[in-house]
Amino acid sequence: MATKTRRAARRTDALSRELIVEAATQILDTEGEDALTLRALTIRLSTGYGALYHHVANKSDLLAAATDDVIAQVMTDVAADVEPRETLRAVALSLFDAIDARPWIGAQLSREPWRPALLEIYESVGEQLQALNVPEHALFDSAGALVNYILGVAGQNAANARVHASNEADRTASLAAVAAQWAKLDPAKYPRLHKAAAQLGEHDDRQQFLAGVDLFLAGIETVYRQSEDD
Amino acid sequence: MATKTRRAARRTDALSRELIVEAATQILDTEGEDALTLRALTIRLSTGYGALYHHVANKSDLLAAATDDVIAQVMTDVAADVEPRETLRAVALSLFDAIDARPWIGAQLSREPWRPALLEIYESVGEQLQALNVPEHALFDSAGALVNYILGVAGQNAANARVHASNEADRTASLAAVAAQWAKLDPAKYPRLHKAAAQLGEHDDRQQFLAGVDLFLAGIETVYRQSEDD
DNA sequence: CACTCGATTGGATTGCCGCTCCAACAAGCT
DNA sequence: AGCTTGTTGGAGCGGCAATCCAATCGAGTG
Repeated sequence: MATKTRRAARRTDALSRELIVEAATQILDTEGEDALTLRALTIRLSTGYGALYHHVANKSDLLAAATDDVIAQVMTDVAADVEPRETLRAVALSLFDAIDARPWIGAQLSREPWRPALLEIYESVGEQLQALNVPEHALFDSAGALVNYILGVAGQNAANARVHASNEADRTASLAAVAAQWAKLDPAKYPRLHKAAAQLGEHDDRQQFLAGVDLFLAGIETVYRQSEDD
Repeated sequence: MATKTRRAARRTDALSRELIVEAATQILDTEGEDALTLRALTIRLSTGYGALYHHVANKSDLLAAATDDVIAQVMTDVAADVEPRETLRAVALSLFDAIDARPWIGAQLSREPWRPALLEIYESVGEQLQALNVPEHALFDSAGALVNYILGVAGQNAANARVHASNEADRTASLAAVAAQWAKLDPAKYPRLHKAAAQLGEHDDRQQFLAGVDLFLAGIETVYRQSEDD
């Protein structure tokens, strides 16, 4: 009735940037990053391109906003420990897990650093490092290095997870294939990889990531040890 | 003459996978990664899509092949030092510089790890770590962590370089903008970032990267110090 | 020298995507 | 009621990777 269906019914509830970002996040989480097309968004929100582009500059802007949201959530959720080393490990692990669960964040963070989302991360890491007696002048470099390590490795891991298919069986099979490949390498040219093939299957990415964090922290404590030892 | 121009002249010299990969690398280097389209390739090689797809599975395959070539070249070029620590620094820096010069490698490596190109890297890093007395059982984890750090940070840096435009002036301006943003942050909520704003302008990514490598190595030496000290 | 047949090539075409552009509409203001 | 300003829906554009097929070449055969 009424408008003769010259147009589809105009939406009654207001569209908003938050609503769009939320819908985008849902599509990303449930159907994967390839499924997030503007077309898919118009369908899910039953609206048109114009409406979307009125609230969002472009697809990249949309992804950035979604990433900021998720990261901010993660950072408010991490529990601080009295021990700075433990807090750092907790922050690192939370980020790792978040990126593992949503690989698209990893890709986004490496494409656009210096996003608001990263502020929390830098600040938090800097705070804990300071508590570990890292001197003022070295804070910038060591925090930068550590954050880069966290985001870099988590991103790599997420990329891996995307290559090996999503389910656990495929992942194991895929790892086994790589292991077989490594085992076939010429032991004369690649002695270490040849041996490492055995460990590849049973290795835990999360554990390896954490081991890296620990190495980093050990290095920081060694290099920046103050005269006072606690 | 002859064939009435029913078709453009068929090429006389043979097309090959190597030729295609080489042409792709040239386009990537001279015109940037956005310029590499299959259409651009057909023009440069004066051929058609069919010929390309006969030699190459898809665009991703092409990029992977190009990356393998470049990385292999880099790894054969690094000069080994008698001191393992120095060799590791050299390897890390070479990779950093290579990825800085060709940002597309960084994106590619984080999208597809476990490529043949990475074999050389893992093997070389593993070898030097072993020379640093890292025990056998810890070799896998520490090498993995270090390689991940190198590729992760180099990739991040390349992504940065892509955001800040290509020339030096734009980069400085862009960094200054971020610094101004940080300086405006609430010193109560972000005390460290607020202070770090001053250092942002004059910081050297390459130096910071190397500092991270050193922290890592210091950590490795601390954690895996054998009873014998050299 | 024909004649064949698989390997290779060129390019029209398909299907999808991000994005632009504009007409239609709603709601507040005078 | 008109006018203005902010929002909405959707047709259409240009560009992309990838497919498909007809045209062509060349090595092998007798």
